[in-house]
Amino acid sequence: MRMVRQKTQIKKIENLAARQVTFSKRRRGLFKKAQELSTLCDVDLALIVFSATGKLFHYSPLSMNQVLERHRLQSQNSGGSQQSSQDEIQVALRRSAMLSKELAEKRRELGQMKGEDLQGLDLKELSKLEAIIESRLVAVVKAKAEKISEDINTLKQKEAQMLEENAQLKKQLVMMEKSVGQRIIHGQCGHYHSLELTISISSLSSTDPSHKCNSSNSDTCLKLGQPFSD
Amino acid sequence: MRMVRQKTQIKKIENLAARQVTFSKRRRGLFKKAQELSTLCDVDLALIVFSATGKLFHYSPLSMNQVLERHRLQSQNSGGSQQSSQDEIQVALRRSAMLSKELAEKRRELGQMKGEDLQGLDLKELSKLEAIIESRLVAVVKAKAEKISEDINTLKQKEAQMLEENAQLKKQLVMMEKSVGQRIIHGQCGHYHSLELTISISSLSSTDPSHKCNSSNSDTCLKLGQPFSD
DNA sequence: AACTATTGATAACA
DNA sequence: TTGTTATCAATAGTT
Repeated sequence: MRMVRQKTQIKKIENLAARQVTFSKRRRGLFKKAQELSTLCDVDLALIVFSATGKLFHYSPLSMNQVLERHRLQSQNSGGSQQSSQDEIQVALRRSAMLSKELAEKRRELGQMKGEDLQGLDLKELSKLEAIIESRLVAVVKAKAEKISEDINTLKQKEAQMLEENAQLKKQLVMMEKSVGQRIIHGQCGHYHSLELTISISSLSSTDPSHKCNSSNSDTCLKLGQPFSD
Repeated sequence: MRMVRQKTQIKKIENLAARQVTFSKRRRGLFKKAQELSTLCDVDLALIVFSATGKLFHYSPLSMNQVLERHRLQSQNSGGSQQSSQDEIQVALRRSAMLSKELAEKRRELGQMKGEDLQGLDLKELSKLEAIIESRLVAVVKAKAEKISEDINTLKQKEAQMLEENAQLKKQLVMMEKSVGQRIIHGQCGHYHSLELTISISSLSSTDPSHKCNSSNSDTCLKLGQPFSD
């Protein structure tokens, strides 16, 4: 029978071969998706992947959009085979320029926010600032409330899961007892069996591996620990 | 009736809104897949996406500099004819990447300050942010209260000044009327005089600095404006 | 933003 | 490795 495909756990795949296969497949998928995003949405992106063996894979369309084309006049001086590389350089430089510009703006904005000189502001400006901060506070409080609600839901789900699991385990335990009872009646219970049974049941009834059979159904344990027929 | 979903064509989406929606959705998907690949296969990778509006998104388990440095080294080993161009490109890309990184940080910082981008924060961080914003709000409210108090004091002072000035003017007016009354008794008062007098006095109570007669010794003006004696 | 029907990606298997 | 297929995951179109 075919093994059912499990919902993928996102953690390191320990098996080397499996990891390599997955790497190969997913890498292809990732690059494909990167290309699709770049094409569909007409954006520039760069994707660089190093394999565990040090091999390098990278993708970057650096597609020349119309705006950049217009600003590319400076690169006309070089020609031919170098054109493509020159394009890339221009794109990269252009990007740097845009990034620098935005970064400067952000820096300034942040500076204003942190260096708020409340002394110099008049009543109107203060009221405005108050409204902004208040709305931020509301947003944060709201997010916090959502987070709490989310956490609670997660816990409830876990609780439900555990209840179910609990019920399942109890059922198994009952079945086990029934089975053991039958063996006792038929005198088929020997040392080996009872020992293994003890271990199995104790591991089922608790998550604590160290405890020594202190559940309310301890009679089962006691019975099993003894040789019932000599 | 629901329209059947078409098999997606990988070409630029012309509709802006649709393109933005798709960009947002697929970008998320791409970053998720990048993270999964990185985790599952224990490899280093870097993903940088520039939106059409110049916004930047990036993901890398390593620092962007490390990734780009490795990329540069790898390229040098395999490169050859276009070495110089590749070098320039790498330099430009590295610069872009560094700028991108700082920009992303600033953006996040700003976003959090504005109360946006709260998705990634846990309960503890949210509480911390709440406290910070709350304290800022308190500071602003306090500054506002002080300003109000200050303004009120200023206004009270002005009021007192004006009351005083008012009293002075009334006194002068009474004197004036008395003087005029005497002239009327003597049959020396005509229409013109009383009209102009009204205007001069009303201009005294204005705050407009352009008017020519705002001293407390306004009698000088009144005297000059009118021929009291023929 | 949220919801499905559908396409697309891929884990297990051959 | 490559290919196949049963599943799971992503997302296009829609609400």
